[in-house]
Amino acid sequence: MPAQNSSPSHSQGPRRSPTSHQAIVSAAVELAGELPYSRLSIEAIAARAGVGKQTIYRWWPSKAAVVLDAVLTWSQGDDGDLQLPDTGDLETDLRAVLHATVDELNDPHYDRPMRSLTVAIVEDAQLAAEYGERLERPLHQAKKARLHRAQLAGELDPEADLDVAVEMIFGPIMNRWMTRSGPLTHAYADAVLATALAGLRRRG
Amino acid sequence: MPAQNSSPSHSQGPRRSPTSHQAIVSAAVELAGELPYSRLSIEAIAARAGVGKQTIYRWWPSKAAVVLDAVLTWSQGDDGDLQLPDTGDLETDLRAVLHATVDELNDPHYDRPMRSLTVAIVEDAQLAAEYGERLERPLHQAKKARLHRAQLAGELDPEADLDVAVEMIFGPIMNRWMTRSGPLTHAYADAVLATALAGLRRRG
Amino acid sequence: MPAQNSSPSHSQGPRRSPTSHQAIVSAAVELAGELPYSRLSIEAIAARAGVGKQTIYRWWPSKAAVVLDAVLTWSQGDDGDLQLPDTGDLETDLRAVLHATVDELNDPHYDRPMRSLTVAIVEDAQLAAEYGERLERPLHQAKKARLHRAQLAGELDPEADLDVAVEMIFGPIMNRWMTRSGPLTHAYADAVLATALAGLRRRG
Amino acid sequence: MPAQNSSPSHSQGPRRSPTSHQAIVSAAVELAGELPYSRLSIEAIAARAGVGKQTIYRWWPSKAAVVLDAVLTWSQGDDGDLQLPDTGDLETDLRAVLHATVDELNDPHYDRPMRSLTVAIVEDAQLAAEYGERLERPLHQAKKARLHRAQLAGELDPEADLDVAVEMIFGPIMNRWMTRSGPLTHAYADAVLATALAGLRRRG
DNA sequence: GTCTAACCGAGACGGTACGTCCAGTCTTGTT
DNA sequence: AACAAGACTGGACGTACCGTCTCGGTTAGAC
Repeated sequence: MPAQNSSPSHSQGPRRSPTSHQAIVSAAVELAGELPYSRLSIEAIAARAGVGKQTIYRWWPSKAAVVLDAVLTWSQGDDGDLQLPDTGDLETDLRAVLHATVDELNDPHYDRPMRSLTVAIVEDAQLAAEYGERLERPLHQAKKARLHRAQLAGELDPEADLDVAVEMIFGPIMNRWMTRSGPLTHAYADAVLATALAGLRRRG
Repeated sequence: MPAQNSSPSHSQGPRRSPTSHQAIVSAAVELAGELPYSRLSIEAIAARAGVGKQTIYRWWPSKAAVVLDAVLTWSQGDDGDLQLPDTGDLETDLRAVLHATVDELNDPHYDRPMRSLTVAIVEDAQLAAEYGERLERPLHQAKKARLHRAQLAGELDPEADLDVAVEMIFGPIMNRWMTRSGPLTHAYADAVLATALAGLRRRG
Repeated sequence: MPAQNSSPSHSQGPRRSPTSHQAIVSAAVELAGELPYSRLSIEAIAARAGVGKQTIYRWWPSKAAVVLDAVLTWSQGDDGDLQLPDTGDLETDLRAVLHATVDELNDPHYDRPMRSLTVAIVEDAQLAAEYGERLERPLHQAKKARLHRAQLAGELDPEADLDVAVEMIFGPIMNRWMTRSGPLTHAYADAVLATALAGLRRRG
Repeated sequence: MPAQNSSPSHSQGPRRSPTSHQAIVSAAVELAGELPYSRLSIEAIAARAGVGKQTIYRWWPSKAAVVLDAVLTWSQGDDGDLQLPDTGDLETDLRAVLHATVDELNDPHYDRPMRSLTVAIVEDAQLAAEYGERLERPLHQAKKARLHRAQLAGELDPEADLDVAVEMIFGPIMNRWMTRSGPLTHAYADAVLATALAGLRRRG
């Protein structure tokens, strides 16, 4: 008797093709840079990636999820970026970060895929949560950490809520970017930053 | 030459059916409250409105434009609202406005159509401009006017940029709503408002 | 007075495009002559016809139904053919018909579309009934009519069941064609005919 | 059809798993009894048999070939049946055979798999040849042998072509079964048989 | 008694086609 | 001329299978 059915299953899990995965993600970023989100199709991603549609549906639940992974993979360079500059002067450091952010948001190569992802996030709460955990939260923590150091250094009111503080600085800028309610300039960023810090600084 | 029979006074231009127009706009709001924007179809709007598809295409260039008109018409009550309360105490007045805003944004009857419109705006610069002129700017001006009175009354720094000021107060809240990056509570609104006003108040 | 708008609908029925209809039917016959039935796709028919797939699905319930209509339309010339030749000699007349039939069945231009239709009929009882009414029965009646004249003329046993008689003559040939159980020649047809008539003739 | 590499003498050839083979064939018959041929998939056969798809593709070139093997294996009882009854009276013996045939063809357990196989045969000349050799020819020979004995006994015209004779008797019935051009009854079989034998009997 | 090659189950892969939904255009007949 | 209705071409959806292709894991003979 072969006595072999002790192992209940072959249990080796799915074997995802890394080349296909990469091709899909790359194609998605490319296309997200060429088309608005609503005209970005899974069919086009599959065709561009040289992949069967089913390979996308097998691994991602929706177009939005593909775009999330695509943008995350694409901006992976940010992963090491989890440390904000710290020259000792908070406003200087934040100004540098904000200027870089504004420059990115004004660069179509960044703006277009990011805007696609944002459309998906505004529409889909599930995806927003996923995005929050995987990209937004680490960035938020890095910003908060910088503010925390400033707080310890006496640059900020010791009672300030730093989560709110981060949003005071970045929220108006992201909102202006999303809704295009005005030009997104360094000067605007500086004004936002100055006002926010004025409100956050140690009070006599 | 057809002699330009769109002659001024007596001409009637296109004879748009007011009942059809109203039915379309109502159906669009209803459906925007039931479905995410991406699954909202012109076909469904036409069917719900009891209208031929062509009647929609005749008067609106895109689904986004219908939704814009629909949401605008639906929230027309706000039109009289162009005056913010003025009790003499800016923070009290703004707190009331922010609480009302937060409550609306947390109400699915308001959130869902508005979110559909926002998706359309994030994706479509043309529509964003249209939206900016027709809804956002008047609201912005009303808010700015209240801040201006406060500035004149010495509650705010006379040098403060009031456009930035409005965005400091409302931007973080709208951003949190859109991206669902955190709970949208009265307390959060109060914290944003307090911080912003602290940064905007007369110094020295 | 509007009188009569009590009519619940405009009730004018569907307005099928005759050019699309014709193009679909033609493309189907063409493709049925190029591909085996199982590889004949609605997609290919639509593409060849320059038509949206939906236009096919709107008017036909299945690929089989398209093929039936296509073959019927294509062989419409047979419609006037409902009269078999009558020289007074039954065997001569039937031999001519059988030879023509055998020649057709051996002609790929006829064989291939007809075989596709036959595959559909063998598989689908519903379609078989449709086919029976629209093509087989008229042909059967024409053959039976010729046999009936022969019976009246004393060439056949007055008690012979003519429905069976028709099938005795054509059944073996059609069966051999379908199953390719042997070569389909004039000689074979003659042998079948001779045997059948020997069994059907007036017995002495 | 086994690929049967006729490798040199001592070779042992492929080591086909008999349990898998049997499971595939059984699953194919089962499914052929539940689904029309066009909706019978290799994937479903593999799943039902608890077998990898490759195991099917390794040993059979097509779905049609699996079905052929499946039906042949399933109806293997017929293999010993290669002797028709011989009571000395041809018509009695054939009537028994025809009634049994008609009963089988009217039994869904037999009709459905057989019809699937027939669909495959009508479409695929290669398979028809295979079927002809492995199932039809032995049956045909058995029928012909019985007719030959009748011919020797003087029941049939000594000049009758017995291949044609077999087809005269069985062709109309098979044709009616395939095309469902009429009810398949004992009475119909009797009428066909009587007419055919009338045409085949010793003349003069 | 290992070695090793073929077979096995499983199932991912690039594809084709399915049958459906909807976009945006066009046509018909009614108001 | 705008309207309700709805057919039209066409693009994309998400699913089912195709036939091919690895994966590990058995399972024989061959060594």
